Amino acid sequence: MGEAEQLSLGSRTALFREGQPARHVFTLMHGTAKLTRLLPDGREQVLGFRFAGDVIGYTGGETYLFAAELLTPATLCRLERGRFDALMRRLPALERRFLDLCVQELAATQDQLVTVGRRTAEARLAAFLLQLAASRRLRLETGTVLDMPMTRSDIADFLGLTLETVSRGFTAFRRRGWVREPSHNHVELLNPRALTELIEGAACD
Amino acid sequence: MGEAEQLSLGSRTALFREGQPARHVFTLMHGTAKLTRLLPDGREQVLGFRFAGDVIGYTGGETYLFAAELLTPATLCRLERGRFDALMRRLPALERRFLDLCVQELAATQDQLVTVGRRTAEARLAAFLLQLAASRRLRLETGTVLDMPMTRSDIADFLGLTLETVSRGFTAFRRRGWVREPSHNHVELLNPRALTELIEGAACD
DNA sequence: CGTGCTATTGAGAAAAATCAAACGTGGTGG
DNA sequence: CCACCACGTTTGATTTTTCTCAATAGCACG
Repeated sequence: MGEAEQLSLGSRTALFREGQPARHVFTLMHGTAKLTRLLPDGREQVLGFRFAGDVIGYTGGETYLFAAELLTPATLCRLERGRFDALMRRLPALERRFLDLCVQELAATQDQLVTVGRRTAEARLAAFLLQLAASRRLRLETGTVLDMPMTRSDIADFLGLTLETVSRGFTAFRRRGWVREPSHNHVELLNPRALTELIEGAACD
Repeated sequence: MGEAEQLSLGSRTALFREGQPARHVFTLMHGTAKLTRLLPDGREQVLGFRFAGDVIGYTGGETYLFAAELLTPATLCRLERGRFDALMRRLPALERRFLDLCVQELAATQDQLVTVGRRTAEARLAAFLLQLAASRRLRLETGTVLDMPMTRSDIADFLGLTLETVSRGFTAFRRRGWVREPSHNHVELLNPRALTELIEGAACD
């Protein structure tokens, strides 16, 4: 794909906003982004986070259905929508791949719906941390300490909570020795098992 | 598509369960179904409702990622997975159509995430009722009275609430004259505008 | 005409939000 | 280089929302 430009952008840059004409499809080469829906009163719902290797901004229609914002400095490939569509028409395998990708994203969003709709604050946070760990494993990154570039507020907007509740959750996990924060923007899961049990077994034991 | 069988099934029949091998793809010809994820403790999250014309049970992988259950007696077309895949391979247009469909479902699930994650109980209920009305409009059905075959408990499991909270919501809407329930399993939206405002403008006015 | 299910209503408890204050930390400019 | 400032975070007290538990009422079906 020699047709794509390469970009390097700073932290907190907006890739695009909800409702804008969908002019580009991006691939995140390095860095982290969040996808969000804005509410009329200014609050936002984070739909998900995206990491190195993820494709961002594919839409069936003419406009983006959500906003994308970088959480870290990042490098991306940017492909014009027209070229993307042409590529798609030319290569049925690509279309196939995007269908699979879309099914996967749908499943992930359904997971998130379960988490937000039916779990307690601490269980939501546990699910988020385990998700982070799993997505990192998928990217074959080594080491036990996770990058966590999102703020408490980002996490809260992802989990349908307030930032205070998220903060209290981290404090609780730290006190129980389930989690360690060796430095700003880094977490280590010391007891993933306990986090899993918090999610599955509703009660204590 | 002469390859599909036609089925007539009774209310509350399970089409398939979460985790089962995905042997069929269904098209709902008449009736209503709910798609659900089961939680370890027996509670469930409703992922969505499906109506006449909707395709149910397409999965990328080998197993269903959620369960599907009829809420009413229904007639369906059932196509074997192998035949479905063959059809897909033969007809690129079909693949294209399923990609669009998947993108749409993704957007709908993201909407639902916003509703469950960031709205009050009454706003969630309002969003649900307006969604019902919109989906009915898409199906070009006439009349102002909506079929609502789902129980309070189904609605609660969709909105991340309890059935009592849903019931109180209906009572409140009825008292305000926003909604009427002419008979069991039917609703009429007397003031859709008020419902919209409840969702958008957080406050009273 | 019961009987079982769904829905409503109420009272009290629990979870999370809100409001408020203080803390730490990294970055900036003097 | 240090002090200060802005921002994210933590923590606490209180309020609000929603859940839970419980009892009653309404309906459809047999």
